[in-house]
Amino acid sequence: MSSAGDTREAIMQAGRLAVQAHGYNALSFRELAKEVGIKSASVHYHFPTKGDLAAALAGRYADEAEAFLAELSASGQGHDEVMRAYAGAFRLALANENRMCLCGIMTAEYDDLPPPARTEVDRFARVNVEWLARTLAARRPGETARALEPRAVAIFAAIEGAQLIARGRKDVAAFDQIVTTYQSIGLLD
Amino acid sequence: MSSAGDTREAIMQAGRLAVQAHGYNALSFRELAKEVGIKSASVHYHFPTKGDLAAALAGRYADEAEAFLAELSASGQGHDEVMRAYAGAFRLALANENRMCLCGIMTAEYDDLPPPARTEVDRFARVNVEWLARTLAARRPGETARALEPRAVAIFAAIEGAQLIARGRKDVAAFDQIVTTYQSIGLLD
DNA sequence: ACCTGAACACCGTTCAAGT
DNA sequence: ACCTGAACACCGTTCAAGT
Repeated sequence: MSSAGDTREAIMQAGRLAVQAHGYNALSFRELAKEVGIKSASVHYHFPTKGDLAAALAGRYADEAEAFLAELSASGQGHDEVMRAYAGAFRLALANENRMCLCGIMTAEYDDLPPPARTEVDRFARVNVEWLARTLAARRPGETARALEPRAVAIFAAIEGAQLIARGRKDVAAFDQIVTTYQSIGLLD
Repeated sequence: MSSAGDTREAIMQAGRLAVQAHGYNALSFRELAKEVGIKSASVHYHFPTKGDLAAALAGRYADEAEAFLAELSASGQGHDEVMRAYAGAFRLALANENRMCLCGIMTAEYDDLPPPARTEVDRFARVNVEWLARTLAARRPGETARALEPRAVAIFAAIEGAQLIARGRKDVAAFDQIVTTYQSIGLLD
């Protein structure tokens, strides 16, 4: 039994894993087609160009991040636990066969992305930074989220960098160690 | 007049700029050949495979980093100036048409690199971390460089992340702001 | 609505052939 | 020593044709 959108969904699942492992440039419609069990021309029926698929993948990734962060904020956990859970989301990609944040790897390939894909990658970054700024502001009575944005950007950059460097070491423990160091000097407070 | 190694050198110059802008996967021997004024088959004479060129580029990049850092240590500047100059080296890539650290972008493509290229990318990371650990140890009488390596790794990751995120924003000022935030919380001390 | 084969201009790589 | 054209199996993309 197959229902409407199943093939499109299978393409996105395979595409997401491929991009998180090898990046946008290395993504192959022919390999994707083989995995899904169709011909490469059929992939183009669902996603006219590689850029369209990339935009769809990044868009969904940003949506999922938004939902995850909203839930995390509503979880009632303390600040330290919340920040640990935030870092844990990036840890998950590394634990999944040394993959990266989909938008992190696409940021490295930024110049090769068509504008619609860039827009979604930018949105993922914005979702992260704005959530971090609000989370930081929640425990600082006098300060606004707006004023804390520079600090939020720094945290986001530091976490993405930790993932990148840990990936190069093929060692999730390196990510944990870096995040622990960030915590110990108060970057995540 | 052309001397021995001129063509090989021209390939490396063009290749370096291309990788820093678009990454290893997007590098094209045919485009490189056009820029240099030879045929793509001739590029293979100098670098048998794309992986060989990537390894040569990363190897030279690591060598240059090593030389730059040795000079910086010998410059007699204070710690804050030295760390500003360190960040300034990463800033330079961004200022050069929004490019990235050659090894940073290749770390994102780690899974697609042949082993010899990975070795050089790893060496670049090691050169940075060891220099940072020694630099941190120089102003901490009781502590060894070895013991400060976790902190050195965290600094390296944070700087690479700052470059990645600033690149996504196409804004060198974002890099400066992130580094300033790192400084203000004492990450670079 | 969804899939396909065939064609196009690209790509890295190989190799026999040139100078 | 250095370069080349031609070939190979790949790639994204298009399109007329199928069901």
